[in-house]
Amino acid sequence: MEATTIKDIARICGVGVSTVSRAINDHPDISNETKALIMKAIKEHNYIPNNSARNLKRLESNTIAVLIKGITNSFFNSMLKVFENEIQKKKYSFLLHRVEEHENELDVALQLEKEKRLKGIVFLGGYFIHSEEKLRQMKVPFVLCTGGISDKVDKNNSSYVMVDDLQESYRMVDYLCKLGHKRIAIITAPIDDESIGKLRLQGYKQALKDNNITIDDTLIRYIEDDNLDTFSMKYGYEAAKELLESGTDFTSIFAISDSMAVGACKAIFEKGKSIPEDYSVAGYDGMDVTFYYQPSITTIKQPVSEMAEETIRILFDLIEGNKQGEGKIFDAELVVGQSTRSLAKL
Amino acid sequence: MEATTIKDIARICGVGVSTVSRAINDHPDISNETKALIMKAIKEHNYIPNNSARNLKRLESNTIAVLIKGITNSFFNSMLKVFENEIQKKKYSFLLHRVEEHENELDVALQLEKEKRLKGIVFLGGYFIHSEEKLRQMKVPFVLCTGGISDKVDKNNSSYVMVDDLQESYRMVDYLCKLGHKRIAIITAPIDDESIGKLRLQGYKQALKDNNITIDDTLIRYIEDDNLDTFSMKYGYEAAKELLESGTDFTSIFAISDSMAVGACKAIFEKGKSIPEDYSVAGYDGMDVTFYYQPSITTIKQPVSEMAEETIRILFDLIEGNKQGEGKIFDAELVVGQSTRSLAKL
DNA sequence: TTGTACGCGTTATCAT
DNA sequence: ATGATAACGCGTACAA
Repeated sequence: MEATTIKDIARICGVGVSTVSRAINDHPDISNETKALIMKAIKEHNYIPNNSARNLKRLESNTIAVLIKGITNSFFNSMLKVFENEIQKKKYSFLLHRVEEHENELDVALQLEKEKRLKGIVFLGGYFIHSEEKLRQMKVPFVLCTGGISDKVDKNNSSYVMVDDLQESYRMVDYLCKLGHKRIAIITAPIDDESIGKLRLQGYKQALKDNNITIDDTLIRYIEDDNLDTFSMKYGYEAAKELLESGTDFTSIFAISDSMAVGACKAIFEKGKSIPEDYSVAGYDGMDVTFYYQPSITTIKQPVSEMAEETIRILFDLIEGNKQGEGKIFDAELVVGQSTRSLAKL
Repeated sequence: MEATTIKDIARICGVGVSTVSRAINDHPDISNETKALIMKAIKEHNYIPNNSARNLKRLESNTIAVLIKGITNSFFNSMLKVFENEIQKKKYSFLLHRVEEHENELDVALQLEKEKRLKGIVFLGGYFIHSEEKLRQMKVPFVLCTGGISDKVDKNNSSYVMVDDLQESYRMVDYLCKLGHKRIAIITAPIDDESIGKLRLQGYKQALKDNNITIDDTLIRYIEDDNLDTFSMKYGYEAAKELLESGTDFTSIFAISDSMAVGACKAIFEKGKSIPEDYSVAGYDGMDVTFYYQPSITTIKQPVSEMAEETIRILFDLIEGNKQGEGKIFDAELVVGQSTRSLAKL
């Protein structure tokens, strides 16, 4: 049995297709009776309009797409809620689309823009490294939200909302230095990472330099294993284990994500050591788990909701033509937990 | 400037549209020269085929959609990876679509089926409660994966992969009983939950009964607060805090999700109590955090990868017409962590 | 090997 | 208020 179309409904009701269309789309110029008749037939025959045809015909749709790169982490989840609410408030509809790791988010966006007649796009996560020329193809407003942006991107011409990963990483490492730590290990992304991993590592190095501490490569730990998710607990666990067993000396670990920090803590506990007595541990992101872990973990907390709200605000400014493009860098907050201590106190 | 279409490319290259179409879709009957010429023009003019038009015209597409209900949790993430790989192996493409909490997943599926000419659907999470009649509208094969299924659903006619939440919950509570616990609290979903929350609560009650322990309502804890995600750490934390401050006596807590268990642990630690010395804590799901938490948390570990693989296997059996429909219930594994202890040992 | 013409299901325009 | 009809952009049967 073929799928029922608008024509079938029209034939069944003895009306024209345009009348059916009017009924479906709540157009004003249609009598209540015929509308009721049509809606009844639609229910009875389980008619579902074909979205592809609608999108093709419609000149525009009030849809905002959020493209999310990589695996959804709980970090993004809170943002998504804000997006959903804000977009709904504006009477727009919300389309979430996941971009695979190997896909080019810009190509996906370009394609979706045509397919769904998007009004705006939010790029969530990922590392933005596209050329000006390709960026210009985007005909609808878009905002980059969290995640690194390559220097190649003209920041004057695109809108973005983010924290300064280098600076915030610096803030944390500097804090550890000020606590008296001199041998600070970092658990970071594999060496070929060009994204936030690189920035956070740079912040680490800069902070050490500014505190007159020589950078020791044996304290910079990463794992080359494609099977391991870089920002996962397991990654942090394995890296910390290697670190502990390497024999190199250190008093604290800075993991560039909270999950990694959790894994690192476990590795320390398994060696029969204590936190923060034997080792201080710090994370990055400000996820829930840092609060609920025992001990709670010192971290860099990104103002997630505010960033999401600002992203939508900027996007709608762009859509409504009020502004030219705007970048906003949020300050993160260093939340001190029980996982770090001052060496001076001993 | 208007978006470039296939006609533009045809005109530019001085060929017919069908030739361009052939170039795009890798059809065999086209000379390499013209194809190269066309592809060059496509690059130069940034032509992107309109997917809506393609979907409309195409009679079929080799696409499998995974509909995921509610907020993505890390539980689903591991499954998604398996889905992605397996689907790719079969040379199908993979479409992830998130279903809002208030949406009807079946309606979404029906719509998507038309729009994208799907070959198969996986429903991930949520609670399946649809009538036979509505289910019959689904013209493509589908498999229900994890999450409760209402008794209303004819299990002989649909395919599903899941664990028996009631039985697994029973397993955990029975284990606690066998450890000598008699005052076992449960942190569960709000009372109106009709899904897994209900099943796990039933398992709890049944296990107590079978161990000749009277059910005490003061030990059944949930929080009525729409702002709190039911399965979150914060929910577990708040519930455990209320429990601890209620003055009711108990020796262990069973939280119906691992995240809740983590929150409960924190509440206990904040009262200056120890785990498992003062209280035993158990979770459910088998998420990473149970291993990395300190102490590691006893939990019910669902065989996530196996379930995902089986889901895809069944789906393709259905697609290829080999089978009629198949249900599979997986056994979960009780993973003993450091968070529970035998009372006898004291 | 290539081009022409039609139709996919819908909405918008223009009649009536 | 309603109906006929022309697009929307693409794929494909058919003709050349």
